[in-house]
Amino acid sequence: MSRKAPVTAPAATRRRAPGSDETASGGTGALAHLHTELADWFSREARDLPWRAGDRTPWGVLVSEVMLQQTPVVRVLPVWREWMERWPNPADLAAEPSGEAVRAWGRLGYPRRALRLHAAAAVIVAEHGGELPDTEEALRALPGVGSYTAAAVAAFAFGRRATVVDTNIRRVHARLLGGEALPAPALTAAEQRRAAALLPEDTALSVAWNAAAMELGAVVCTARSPRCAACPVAAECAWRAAGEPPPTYTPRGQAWHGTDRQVRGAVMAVLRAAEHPVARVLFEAPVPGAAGPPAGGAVTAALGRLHALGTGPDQLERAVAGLLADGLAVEEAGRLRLP
DNA sequence: GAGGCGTGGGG
DNA sequence: TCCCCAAGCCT
Repeated sequence: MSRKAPVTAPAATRRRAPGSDETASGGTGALAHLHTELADWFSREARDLPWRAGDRTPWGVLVSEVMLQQTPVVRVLPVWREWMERWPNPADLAAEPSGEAVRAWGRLGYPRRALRLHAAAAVIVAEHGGELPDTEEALRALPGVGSYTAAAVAAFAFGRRATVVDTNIRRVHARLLGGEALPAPALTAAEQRRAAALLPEDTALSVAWNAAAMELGAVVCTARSPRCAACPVAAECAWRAAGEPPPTYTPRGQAWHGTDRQVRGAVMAVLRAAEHPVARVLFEAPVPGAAGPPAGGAVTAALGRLHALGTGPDQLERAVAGLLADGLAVEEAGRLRLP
């Protein structure tokens, strides 16, 4: 805790009333200024998202948070609406086979999230009477709910004071306070401490602060080309003050072409398209003299996309084994289907 | 702690 | 075109 004050606002804006401090407890310091600036900006500019609406439910917030893990808002929106219409409560989802969740997940990516959401619904029904628990600790115990999602649901669904740290907030803090272009590749303890120290003491303000920092990172303080002209706190930004230095490291892109992940995705696309189990041999390679397509055109097309990858039999075997192990697929009598 | 895990849009 | 990356989680 011997680091310099995290807020590096221009000296002219530092006005410390007698007896005030520079902690997150509020007051008239530079940090309190940031709190109000961002909260005001959020109240004016926040996107009108359904999981933020007045009629939102904790379940809807949880579903949105899980869907938004590594998936952009624009792609989540239609799927989230379908889920809420079909499964307005955890019990509604828990009553269906997990494969239905996977199918309804569509192409959001990382389908294990759908499986975990289904499992979370079952836990909510079995252990919490069908209602979302309202503490970070209990939320954190749900499948697929990590520290970020637990804090986000606690804050945005239940109005609790929680330290929310996602990639947007990390980037905003790194620039605004750290003077760096990007946060570290992985979340550090120092970042978590900084985020906790920045959180307003006032509960309502803390919720607004979390939401505002996330929103700022999502629509203004973006990773690629930040729109600093639209930033309400650009004047206090340490990164700008430092002359916008470039990142000190080059992010490593994820391999994709030729990976198991690519094959898994293509196999899952077949299973989602299929209303009936699909013979495993059909995944291996095109069947030249086959009597006909195994099912509708969508399945044939998905199989064609899988075959176009030119995957070797060993890798396909490995990919399918992985899907079976993850519970994303079930094999019976030589045929594959969703669970 | 590093790596695995989908998908599609935008620079 | 290619490459990054988008409200992470789990092992």
